[in-house]
Amino acid sequence: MVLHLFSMMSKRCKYALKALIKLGANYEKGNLFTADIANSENIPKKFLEQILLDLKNAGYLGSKSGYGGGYYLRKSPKEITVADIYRLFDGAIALLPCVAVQFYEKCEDCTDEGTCTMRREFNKISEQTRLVMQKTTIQSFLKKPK
Amino acid sequence: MVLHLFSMMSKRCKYALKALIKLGANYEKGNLFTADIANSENIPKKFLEQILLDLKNAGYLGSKSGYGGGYYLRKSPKEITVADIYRLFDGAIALLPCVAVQFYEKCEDCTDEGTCTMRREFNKISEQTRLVMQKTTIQSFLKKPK
DNA sequence: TAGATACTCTACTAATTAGGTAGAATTACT
DNA sequence: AGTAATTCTACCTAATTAGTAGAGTATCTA
Repeated sequence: MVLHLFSMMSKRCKYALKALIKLGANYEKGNLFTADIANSENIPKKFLEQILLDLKNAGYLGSKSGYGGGYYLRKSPKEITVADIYRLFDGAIALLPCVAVQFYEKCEDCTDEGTCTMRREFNKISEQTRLVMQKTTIQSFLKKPK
Repeated sequence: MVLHLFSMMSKRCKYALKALIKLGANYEKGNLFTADIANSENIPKKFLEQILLDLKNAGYLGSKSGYGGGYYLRKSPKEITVADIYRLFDGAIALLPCVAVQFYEKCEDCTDEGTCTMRREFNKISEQTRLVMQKTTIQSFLKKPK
């Protein structure tokens, strides 16, 4: 380690969430242009285009082409969790492949999963992260602070 | 996302923890050879050498060169947390740079941290992960299941 | 129906990181 | 002296990230 910030959310995922929050604030009030989201959120427009397309293909967004077009949220902000979006862009919510729920893979160096204490403890750790990410929704970001 | 496992612990970090657990089981009972740890944990020996050296330089291990040498744990297994080792090899325990405790960095696209709801919510998420990683120690891995 | 606007799709690229390998130097015991 | 083990530096390859570029398609307005 020299001095960097590994293992964080990718920018794709972060930008996706920011766009969803913006679109969530406009839920059931019409479309937003990619360009407007890009400007207000400081996201490179061509990069955002790809991300919005991914979100559309995954069913979160609808779109209209041409003049007066744009994107809109198809699901309620309450139904979209951070866990869903994270899994879509960044993959497993887990620190070891063998404790992932949606993207399970055996560890290459593991000889017995049943007795592996790495697996036991990291399952606990990843479980906590999953719980919080599952209960945090786009709606959570829209709430005013108390 | 095609189908990969991002954002997990690096192998460096995983191997470091496995080595610490092995050395922890031998705490205050003498040295272990790099070669023996590499064999029993299925870790490439030359790669493990670097990792053990990092752990030594960080103060977790002591070593003896030459015939009958090897590595031993300098701290109690109870005092070494997963959070410490993760930070040493993989950096920040946080999903956004702006919510990191030990490796804080401003997000480039952020205009006002005070009102940023991404920061507010991801701080909650990362806080949970940190808490669990801080209370999980090398000793936790050594305990038998109940 | 021409033109403007905005999404759609595919391909490419540069920088960084992960996960190692290689080999020489040093230390210490027998 | 020889052997066993750590120490240290340099290097390598493949994959991934964070974009950019540009052509194509759909849709509205004048």
